[in-house]
Amino acid sequence: MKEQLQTLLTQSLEILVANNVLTEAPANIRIDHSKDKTQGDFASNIALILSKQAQCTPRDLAEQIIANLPSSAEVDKVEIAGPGFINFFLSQGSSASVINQIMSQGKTFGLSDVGAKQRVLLEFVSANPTGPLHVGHGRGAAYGATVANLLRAVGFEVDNEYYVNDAGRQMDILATSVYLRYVETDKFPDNGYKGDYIFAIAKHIIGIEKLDIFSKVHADEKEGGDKEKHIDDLIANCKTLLGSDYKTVFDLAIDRILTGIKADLSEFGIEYQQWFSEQSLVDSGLSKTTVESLQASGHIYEKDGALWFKTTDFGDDLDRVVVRDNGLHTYFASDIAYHLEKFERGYDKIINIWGSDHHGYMARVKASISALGHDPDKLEILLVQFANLYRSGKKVAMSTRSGSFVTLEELRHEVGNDAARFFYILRKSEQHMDFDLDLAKSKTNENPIFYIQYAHARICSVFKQGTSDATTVDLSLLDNEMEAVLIKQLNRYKDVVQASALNYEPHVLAYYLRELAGDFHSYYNNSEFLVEDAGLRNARLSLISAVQQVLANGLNLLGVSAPESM
RNA sequence: GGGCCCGUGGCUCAAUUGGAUAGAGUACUCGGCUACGAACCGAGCGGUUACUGGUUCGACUCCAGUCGGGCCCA
Repeated sequence: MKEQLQTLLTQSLEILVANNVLTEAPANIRIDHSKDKTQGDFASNIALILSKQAQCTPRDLAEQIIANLPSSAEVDKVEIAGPGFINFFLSQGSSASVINQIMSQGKTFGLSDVGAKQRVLLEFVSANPTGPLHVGHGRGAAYGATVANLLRAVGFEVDNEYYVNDAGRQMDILATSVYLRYVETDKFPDNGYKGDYIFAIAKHIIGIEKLDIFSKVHADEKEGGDKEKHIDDLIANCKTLLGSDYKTVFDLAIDRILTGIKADLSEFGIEYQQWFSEQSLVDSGLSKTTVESLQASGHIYEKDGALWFKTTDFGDDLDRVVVRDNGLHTYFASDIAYHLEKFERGYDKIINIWGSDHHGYMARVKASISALGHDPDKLEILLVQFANLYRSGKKVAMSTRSGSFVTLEELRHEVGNDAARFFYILRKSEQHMDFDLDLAKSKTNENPIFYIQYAHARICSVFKQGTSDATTVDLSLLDNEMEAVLIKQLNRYKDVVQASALNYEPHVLAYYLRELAGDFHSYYNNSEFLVEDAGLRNARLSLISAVQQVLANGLNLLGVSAPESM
């Protein structure tokens, strides 16, 4: 419909150009859904935009545009309002035809192909496998999964990917922590992982010697020493004393944790196409060859025995180390190789969803992409702010290292997957968010997710009492004010999905569904559906059936169920 | 000290990306179940959009500065 109005306006503008009122007609004309029904169904600000060019007031120009507008059966009337907006009032039949579309398209209603099958690589969560996912990761998980759903809905081909940081020092700290819990010594490093899940993993170790790895180590922090040196010594001892058994412990630890993370995400309704291992970059030598190619192109210099990547040439504020003086590649070196690898896989668009604490990495990653001869604009980095958890009005503190945190699994079990998914995406991603556990848990009218699901369940309930018995339905009988509001909302859905997807803003869809559910509840309380008059009854049932379908489609995109009863 | 994000009714948040009278929920006050689910609906109350200037037909939105909060780096 928007396109038709654009065509009408373009034709009018071309006439005005021919009459020298305007010098040229713009290529794209914006049409918006009116926010208020007194302003019709659609509105255009075109007269305000072009008034300067036409050298007259916006209202005068709007009048000339309307005067030259070709007539259309779909449009009832056109009005000028406010400073010069042109409001279009559609005919009832034209608006209501969306109901037939919804009925015939069913689950596919709202899908579009603006993405033109472009391939997108979407990386999200990618939490270090040093412990179970906690509620902080949950926001990135829900957000990423929903963005993926939305992009697919508008015609992109999306691969979800999890980057597994399974190489490096943190993994050694994890393995050593697990081993110490297996040994059941009283001593435990300040910098070790202290969570209960470490004990659980240690229980699965069988037949490995229980050795004392505390000989000749630097003092720990609690003894007045350096906790970093202390744990590095423990790791070194652990490796030499255990020999090949070290790898057994190491692999067991990461395997248990990764398996847990995968199960957790899967239960949360999130599927990944790829799990990409950092270690594989080291094993394949890509991490090394990437640094070499940067070296060859003159972006690397040596200082204090380390190799530095001159990222400042590409807008970063400091140069970054890629190979330490001890010869080890930094995680940043792996990151460069990883992104190079991503680009070489031939995606049209690469999206990273990061926690806001990683914003400092943006410049250096983009720098490395430029240095390696790729277009940094092909990579979009979306930042998600942290979620603060509140219970009984008090903030819940969290830290992975200390082991005091609420896991995603606990949250899901406490509030349910639907409420968790919905709450996470209800706020704009760059907004700081307060996650109120008590509110998410409440099964009362305070909880917005139940409000939407209830609307769906109510409609299902109506259809248990009676169904439409007509082959053709006279939609022109839907002529009261509430019906007009609902029909208008249904007409918006497809555009809402598009805007929500293209701007990576799932909350836009969530708010729309809240509105649609609200309009339905008003309608429900105001009108009876199962009336005696068969024509009216069938028309109304068609309308609420269409609402039911759109609610289900929208909730599905958000990863939330649309229950038939609750 | 530098960088990124944020600041909207008492509280939690929207605002079609620069548009028309800044909207919802919650809280509070009233009213509505012998109709298909009251987990609902209707009405009222509540605002100098942190502050000050600038850009223009028009600013919560863009620019500059100030104040305040979060995070990263040093």
